[in-house]
Amino acid sequence: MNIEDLIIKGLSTAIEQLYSASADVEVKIEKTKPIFEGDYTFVVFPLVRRSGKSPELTAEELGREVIKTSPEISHYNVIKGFLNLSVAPSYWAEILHNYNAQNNFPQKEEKVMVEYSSPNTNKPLHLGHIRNILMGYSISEIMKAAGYPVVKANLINDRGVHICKSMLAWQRFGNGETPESSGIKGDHLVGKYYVVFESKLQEQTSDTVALALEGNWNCNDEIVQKRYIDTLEKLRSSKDDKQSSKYKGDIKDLVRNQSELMKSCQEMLRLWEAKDTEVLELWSTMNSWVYQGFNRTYERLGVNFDAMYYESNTYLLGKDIVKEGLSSGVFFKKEDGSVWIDLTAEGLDEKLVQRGDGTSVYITQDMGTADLKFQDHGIQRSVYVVGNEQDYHFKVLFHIMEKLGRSYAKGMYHASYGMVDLPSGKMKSREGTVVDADDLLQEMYDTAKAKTEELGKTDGMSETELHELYHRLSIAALKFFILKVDPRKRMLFNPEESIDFQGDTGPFVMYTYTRIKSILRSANYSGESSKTNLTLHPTEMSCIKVLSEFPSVVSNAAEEYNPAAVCQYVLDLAKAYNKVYNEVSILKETDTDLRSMRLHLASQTAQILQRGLQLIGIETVERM
RNA sequence: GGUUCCGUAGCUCAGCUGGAUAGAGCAACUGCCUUCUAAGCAGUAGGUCACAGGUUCGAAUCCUGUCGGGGUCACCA
Repeated sequence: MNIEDLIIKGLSTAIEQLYSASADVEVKIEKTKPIFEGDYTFVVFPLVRRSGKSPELTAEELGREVIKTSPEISHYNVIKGFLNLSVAPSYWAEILHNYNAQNNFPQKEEKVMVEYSSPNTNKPLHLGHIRNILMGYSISEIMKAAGYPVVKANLINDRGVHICKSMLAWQRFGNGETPESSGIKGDHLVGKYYVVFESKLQEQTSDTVALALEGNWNCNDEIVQKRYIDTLEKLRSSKDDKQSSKYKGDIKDLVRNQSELMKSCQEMLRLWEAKDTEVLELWSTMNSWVYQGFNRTYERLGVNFDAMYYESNTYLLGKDIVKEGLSSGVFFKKEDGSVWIDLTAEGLDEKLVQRGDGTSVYITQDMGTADLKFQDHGIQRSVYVVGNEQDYHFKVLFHIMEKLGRSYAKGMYHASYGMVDLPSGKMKSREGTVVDADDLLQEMYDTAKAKTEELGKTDGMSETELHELYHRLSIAALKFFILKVDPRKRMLFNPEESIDFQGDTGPFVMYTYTRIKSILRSANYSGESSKTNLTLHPTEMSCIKVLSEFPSVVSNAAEEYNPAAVCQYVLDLAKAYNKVYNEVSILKETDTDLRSMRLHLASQTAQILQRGLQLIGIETVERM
């Protein structure tokens, strides 16, 4: 039993004894604030009604009692209604003595899938993807540490009009360029042709769009023409900027969709769906370039996957579920043949689940893929790491699966996270303000190299060792910077200012680790444990306290899908140990018992730092 | 407009299942390397927790409203 539970138990017993108020008061303790004396605090206000005495008296009485029943508490003090309890110094020594940093959680039955990354194959990865990837990987590692069997999954969007855009542009303007011939990383090469497509389209249509916005456009297609006129009217009568820019966008799309380029693109998609050999061949060639590129980025980021899903395989799924839902009455059909679900009772709207022409929409696939995932891997829980722009979509999806009676529906969870903003606002690919993942990684690497050389502590390290060091430092700085902020919140990233290597950063935690390792090497430490009847320095006691919190931090982080909690913890531990480092010496200690106790503390701390960092995807180094 | 998330130090962020005098880091200033790695430690300065009400012994935290910002409300994905 850990120290907090012990204290709670002691308090409960004491409360029972004094006031026979057993179950109706929940006994909660919290960490005592540093400005007051003590380790844990019990707030007695809720108890005052039972005791019939003033808060001070109640706290006093309870303090006296608890000290009798709980040997691990040595003394207490009362300030107003706060009972501050101090853990006996000898007890900290005992906790350290029994501490095992390699203890694991018992393996759980419930199998979990974490889906993350899920890129489109028409563009290289950018900073927004990085937040997703880092979160998904870290959540997976945290859940594993908490005892869950985890399947890391990547659902790749490898089909659709947007993919055909790159293909068509390459076909027409590529002159057979390949990653090999150009030396351009595959995903970037494909991304280049996506941009080519967009600019050619812009070229071909800008005049017509301008005319159309003035009301001077005639389309041969009657239906399109009608929609154009309708939208034009709405545009003219719209009152605010937001609305009118939406209608302007609609008109632009109408015009663009009639362009030769877009029509060819649609045609290419039709051929793809009809399994045209030539198109399929181009498609698989260009996708393979993208995967080569993505894999290099994934590898550099140190992430991986256990299961790959491709939308080219899953995009037709879900139609059976639509039928099923229709016959069970969960869905209903409108006159035009489109299929809907009514979620107004849940406070949502009616939602389309299949188009009038019988083709799928996004959510149709998602329903099918949900079934597939559960069938494939026998999972009980499915976590989707997807940005908060899709909050509504997942709310709907989960309601649907629930209504369809899927047993796994309650195990579906959307790990939603905020967008990454630049000082100028949102990243926009149109305006070229996206921060490219590979560029960013390279900049981080260069910064890590420069900082390390500036400090000049790497004498005797080989080229490969140095490279590995710069790599790990850069990844640590980036991961920590991104993961330490609460996932729900949007975060600001300033590419002008390089990410810090000092203060609350990944390298700082790594540094604490390497200093410990340096001591352990000098002392030839070989794992001896510590005795219990020793006088600990106050900094050592606080460090042990932090160590004792590791298991609850991991299980909370897993429960909340929150890597930031681990970042915060690992910082606390590093800070706590740095204080020890500054206050007490190990190598100069002549008392052998004290020396081994300190070595044991150092070693346990290093191991927990390493494990904690590993949960956020950061690898330690022995020297830096 | 409906709905949803957010607003804490100059900047980036903790704290939010209600508890004491709201914490870190960066930036600024001051100390500490003949002493286990100074990517460190100690200290100074910096706040009407957006605003207004309410619930409570007690509110940054819960409720309501206002203001400000983002998302979303597609037969797009």
